[in-house]
Amino acid sequence: MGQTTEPDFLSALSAADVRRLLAHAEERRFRGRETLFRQGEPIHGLFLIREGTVKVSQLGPDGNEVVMRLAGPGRVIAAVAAFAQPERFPVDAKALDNVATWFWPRPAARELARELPAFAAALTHEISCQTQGIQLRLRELATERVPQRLAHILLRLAEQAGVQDDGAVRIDIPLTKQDLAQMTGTTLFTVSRLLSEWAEKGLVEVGRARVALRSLEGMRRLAAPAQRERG
Amino acid sequence: MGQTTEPDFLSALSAADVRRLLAHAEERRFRGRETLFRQGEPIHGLFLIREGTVKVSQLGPDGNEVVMRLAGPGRVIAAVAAFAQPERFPVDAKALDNVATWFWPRPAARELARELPAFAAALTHEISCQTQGIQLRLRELATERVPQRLAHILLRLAEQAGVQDDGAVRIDIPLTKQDLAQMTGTTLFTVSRLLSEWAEKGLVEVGRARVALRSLEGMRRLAAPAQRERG
DNA sequence: CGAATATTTGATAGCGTTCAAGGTACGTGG
DNA sequence: CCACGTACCTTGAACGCTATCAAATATTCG
Repeated sequence: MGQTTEPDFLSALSAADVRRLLAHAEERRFRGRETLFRQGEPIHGLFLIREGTVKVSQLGPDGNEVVMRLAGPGRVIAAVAAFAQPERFPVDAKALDNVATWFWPRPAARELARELPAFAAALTHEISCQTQGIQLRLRELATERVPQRLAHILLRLAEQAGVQDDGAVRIDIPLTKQDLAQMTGTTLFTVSRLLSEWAEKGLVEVGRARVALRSLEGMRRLAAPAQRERG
Repeated sequence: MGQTTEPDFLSALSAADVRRLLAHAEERRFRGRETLFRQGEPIHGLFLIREGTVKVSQLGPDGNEVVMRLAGPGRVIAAVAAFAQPERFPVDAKALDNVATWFWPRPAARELARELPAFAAALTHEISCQTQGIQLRLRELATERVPQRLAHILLRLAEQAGVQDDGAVRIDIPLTKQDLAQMTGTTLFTVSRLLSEWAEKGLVEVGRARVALRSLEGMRRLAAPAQRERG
């Protein structure tokens, strides 16, 4: 989520560079609900997702949790690990389904970033896209109402992970109402209510940890800025 | 705001690198309310702020505006200009007071980033700090109530631009209630009401585009509590 | 001084959270 | 394969925070 459906991270690199990178990578797999790393832990390396989806969230002191982005195949997690600064993960990363990754321990990542400028450049690009995605979220959260925000989130998810399914676009990521709430900045109750309402109108289909958009048209109307009276 | 009061950008570089960089920089000055660049414009270069404060905000389609961060002396704006990607500014930058900057046209910045690895590294660091700051804001916006958020903002501003002033910490940036509202994710009315209330309790002093914290203690109490749950 | 900008305050309505109380799908072990 | 525990979901009711609108006031600056 957030960044506008970028091409696979590796596609920006030459075949030679890719070979070089993968030679130093270890494969790591995670099952749904497993943790890739926890907020506050020392940064030990970076991940490139090959399959599955990872929920990257930030935890608050009161135990609340806000999703920063969902990272799917071709996306990098903890890209900053390749550069100097942060000592510890500022966010939490959990697998939503079965996830396959390449992993580079931090020293190797640093080394490779120094030797392969294209790798460093691609990582920087990755980081800036994340920033933009989050800025967009911040603006939406600050200026839009819940229904509008939820509609935006769903449209973005459909673009990112939508699969055609019986005349609807199913979001191919298992997301609970709670997850959607943490992405939208609301409660699971409000999400449930809104989706029920939209389902009645035929705009969406919902199930347990499942959403499909039946009318992109209608969703876009809900996501559009609220109409103002003129006078 | 946002990033945790980082040291001056140039302090991470060697004297030789700094000399080299400044040799290619042009000085640019702006008066209060002047625009450094507009959202949507082609990115023409990057700025290092020497004096003054710049408001970096994102505009929405309905004309609403949300402040992403305030950048003061030692901070870089549009750091991405030194790297490949974005074609256009994703945000708007306006001077809040008189601002003095070094400016590097994009081609020069790219060239320098290639030649001076420490420069590229420092820019990357700058970008990651921004990201973290915005992530923090996003979490606060999603989970905290207006008073708590406003208190957080004020404390952060005090840390970033506070000057001792007659037993209070004055925030040395001209910020209207509107500005504060756009940082907090609320309306200028609510900001006005809250500050009036806090002023009566002796926690703050307010004036036209002026805020001073009289009790950091009290502000921290307002920023901390709320044992609510969500997530 | 006049114009533009910034602020205060009240009244009102409504969105969305909170709390409570079931209901429903899922997968795991017996 | 069934039963049971766990997670997930739905819906109602009520309240309170905050946006909204309106109008008057204050401050700054040219």
